[in-house]
Amino acid sequence: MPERILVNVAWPYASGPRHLGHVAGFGVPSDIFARYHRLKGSQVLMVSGTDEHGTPILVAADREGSTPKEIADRYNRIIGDDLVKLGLSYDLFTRTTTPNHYEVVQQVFKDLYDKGYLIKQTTLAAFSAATGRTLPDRYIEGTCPICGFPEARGDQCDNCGNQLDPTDLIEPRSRIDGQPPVFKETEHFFLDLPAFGARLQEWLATKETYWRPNVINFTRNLLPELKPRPITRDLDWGVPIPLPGWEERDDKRIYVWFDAVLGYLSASIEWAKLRSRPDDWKLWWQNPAARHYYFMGKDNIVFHSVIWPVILLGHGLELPYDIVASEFLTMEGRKFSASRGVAILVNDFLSRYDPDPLRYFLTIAGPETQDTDFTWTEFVRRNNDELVANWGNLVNRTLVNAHRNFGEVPAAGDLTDRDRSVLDAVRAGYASVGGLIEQARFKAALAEAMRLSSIANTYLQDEQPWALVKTDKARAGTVLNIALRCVDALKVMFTPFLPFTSQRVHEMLGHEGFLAGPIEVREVPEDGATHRVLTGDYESWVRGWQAPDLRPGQKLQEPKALFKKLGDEVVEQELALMESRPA
RNA sequence: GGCGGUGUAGCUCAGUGGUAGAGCACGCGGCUCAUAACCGCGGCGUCGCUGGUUCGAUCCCAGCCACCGCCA
Repeated sequence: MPERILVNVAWPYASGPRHLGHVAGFGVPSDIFARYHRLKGSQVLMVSGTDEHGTPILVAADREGSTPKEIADRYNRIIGDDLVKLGLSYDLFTRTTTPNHYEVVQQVFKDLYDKGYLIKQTTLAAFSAATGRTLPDRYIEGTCPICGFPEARGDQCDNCGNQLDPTDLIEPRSRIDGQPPVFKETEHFFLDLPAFGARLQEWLATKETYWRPNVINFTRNLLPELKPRPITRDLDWGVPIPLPGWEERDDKRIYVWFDAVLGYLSASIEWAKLRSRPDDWKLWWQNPAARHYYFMGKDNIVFHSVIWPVILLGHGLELPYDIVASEFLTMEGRKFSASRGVAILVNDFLSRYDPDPLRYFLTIAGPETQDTDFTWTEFVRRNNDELVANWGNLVNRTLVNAHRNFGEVPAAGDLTDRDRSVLDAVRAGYASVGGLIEQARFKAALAEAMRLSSIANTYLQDEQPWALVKTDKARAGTVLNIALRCVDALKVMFTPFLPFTSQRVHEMLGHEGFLAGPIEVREVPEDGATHRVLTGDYESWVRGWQAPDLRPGQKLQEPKALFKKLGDEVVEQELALMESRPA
């Protein structure tokens, strides 16, 4: 019975283009996981989309005099293009501004309300004088009442470190327009997190053994201090509150975090509708045998390990099986941090370099368990000395020799112990690489595949088929047959990590069909409008997490290099380019 | 300020209560089908800092520092 795997990928926020850190955190790891499971024959559903509500998008819209929808439309398109170019194989990548999403969010809100899990409370809050919208604490600044620092924030003074309330500040002002905020009473709904404390505790106890330490420890410490969490805001951009007396109001909306996490569910429902099997989402969401994996950066842990599980418990859906949170990727030693406005953007990177080398770097040197740094020097080195020199070279030398001397897969004669042992060693990778991927240890998994590639290189070196061709062509054929089968086997193992080049190896070996095919971009009509989604016909792709059948006599294609060797000038050029960009 | 994570060779990471390992990088020699690999040899680290426990700590404990994140 194939496993049912739900891959829920954090929703990128549509307020700007995404940089390498974003796709290193949620993108590449989730795609490796999903591609592996599809190869293995699991029933995979991988969903995500752009997160398009909330204050930052409103602020961006005000700043440039456009509407929040225009901002969201623009970045939904740009981010979607990035993800396609990177080869992220979502079953559905959609957005939070669709009618389907609104409907699902409102249904769940209403359900939680009806069950008594939402508490109404009145609080004193800051509002923008100009727009009447909620002004989050971090958007307020003023003079610190304790140390006199003139640029203290509404939540904390960065000078003396004391925690503050926005009402403490002397001469408070909005960081958006400089105007003093208005403080007034406002009524909101809060999600009753404490009501679920015991059930969370119980659930978490079953996760101690396999969650990453950053996730489990962080979550464990949150539980004793659970407080009701506001679920609505004073805004006019977001999902309306589906209750009588509230639904019509222009100044109250559901808080963006609540609608964003519900995207996993709404996207699954949308996917099922698009397949004309509207109930198929339940095969994952209402199935205790299905395993739900969530992929995100570490800033998102609390939402996935506490708040979202509470919503799931309250509404009655399956809880996460694993929460895979990455650390952070810095760029060039923080000299060019996102907070300073300069980062390496995905679309910019992919306009000059291929996606697989980037996927390779972000996996082998990415922030899996600790913060790591992207440098151009390291990227060039890893590309040249590891990707090109090891795996790229193995494919190239094997295919060049086989194609030149045989033009097809040569037949194997009697196998020596050495022949058998290299084949066995490489094929053992299906267990070792696969096992590591299942544990979300992608860095170790890729290193293991590289180690096996290296074993095959050593085999070729020892057997020297290029010399045997002149003295014993039959034996040369046997050696190349073994080498080609190693390449064919490794190609499958590399597919989750390096889909584009694995597909090329697949074709050069004379195979047909898609091991890793195109991702489809589609305009979906809904209620008279359309929105763009990413999807794909992955069920038609070649499957099998096992050694493929490579028949003697199969015609080989003229081999071409898989990866480009990068010159040292790349480093200088890219650094100069980064310097030239205004912060 | 509270909480969590991280801090081990140039880079990325393993690891163990008995004075540290891997891959890549670097130096030398051999070989050459390949965008050169492979083989052999070689250097490389006060395992963040300071104390404590211990016969002995990089690994246990305490405090501190740095970086990242969350919360307030």
